[in-house]
Amino acid sequence: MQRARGFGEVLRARGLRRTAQRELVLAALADLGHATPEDIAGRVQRQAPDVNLSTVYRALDALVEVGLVARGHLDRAAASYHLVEHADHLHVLCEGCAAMAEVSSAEASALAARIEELSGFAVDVRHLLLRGRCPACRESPPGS
Amino acid sequence: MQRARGFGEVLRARGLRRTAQRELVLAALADLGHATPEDIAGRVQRQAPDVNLSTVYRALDALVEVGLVARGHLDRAAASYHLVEHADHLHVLCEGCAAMAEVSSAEASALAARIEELSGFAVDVRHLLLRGRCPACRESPPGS
DNA sequence: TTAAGTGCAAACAATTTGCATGGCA
DNA sequence: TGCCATGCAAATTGTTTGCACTTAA
Repeated sequence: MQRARGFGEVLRARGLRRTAQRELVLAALADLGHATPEDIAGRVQRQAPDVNLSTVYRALDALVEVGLVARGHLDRAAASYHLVEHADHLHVLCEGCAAMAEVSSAEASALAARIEELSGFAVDVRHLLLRGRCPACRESPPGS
Repeated sequence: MQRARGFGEVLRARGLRRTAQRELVLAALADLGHATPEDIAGRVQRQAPDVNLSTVYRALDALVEVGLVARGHLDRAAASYHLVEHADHLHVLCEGCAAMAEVSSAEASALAARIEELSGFAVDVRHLLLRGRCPACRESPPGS
């Protein structure tokens, strides 16, 4: 359970370094849950105004590469990131109002098993983002 | 089963028009299965070189709006479109080599029902894009 | 006839990259 | 000390928009 220590090790194991910026990005993600690069940069810059947006992008790439962070895809123009340790549930995004629900990823394990049986593909359901409509928006269809 | 006729009607019902460009976009999608706007534009331009990329974007928006086409999200920088009538299966994209497998969307109906039960969200599993690793790529992990 | 659709070019927004400097190991 | 990481600015890439012209209904 020593996140901070494991963090440095995991990076070093791949020839990457532990830096203040990368820690700030992790802290921002822990704080925000899931967020876009810009959200993360904003949060980080409250503590370190000089951290550049491109550094956030590069930090996110590094953290995804070592497996500490996962990338989602909210819509065509906005990537979404979250901590892997925070990813024991899948997200359902409402296409009407952008509300987000969370469901245990265990619910999807049967589907994952079936897909593997049928296609041989290993699906990682821990980082799954589904789209749907929340109870309130179900009454007002998309093209109304 | 008269796709062409239904096409015009569906558009007209929303005050939209049937045009040669929109038909070409539909034909391109029927041909390509799933494709990015640029892929589609390339295909369309083989028959009608003057069709502009922005027209393809606008045609796709219109077709999504009337429910003939669905939008997916391959990665941060590329939307993916496909015909709804071609969408009775969900796609699994290999993160290693970009291979694509298809599985009947019926497999996901149990998950959708469970999510609705738990959260009240209606999930549309007909247009689901999952990520995983194909049999070949499972042997070579992401950050190797 | 007339509102919707198109082509073109310019505007935007998200992300990436080159390069010189700074800092972990 | 060497190599990775950062800041900055410029370059790319994907997508949208304003406008005058064309066309389906």
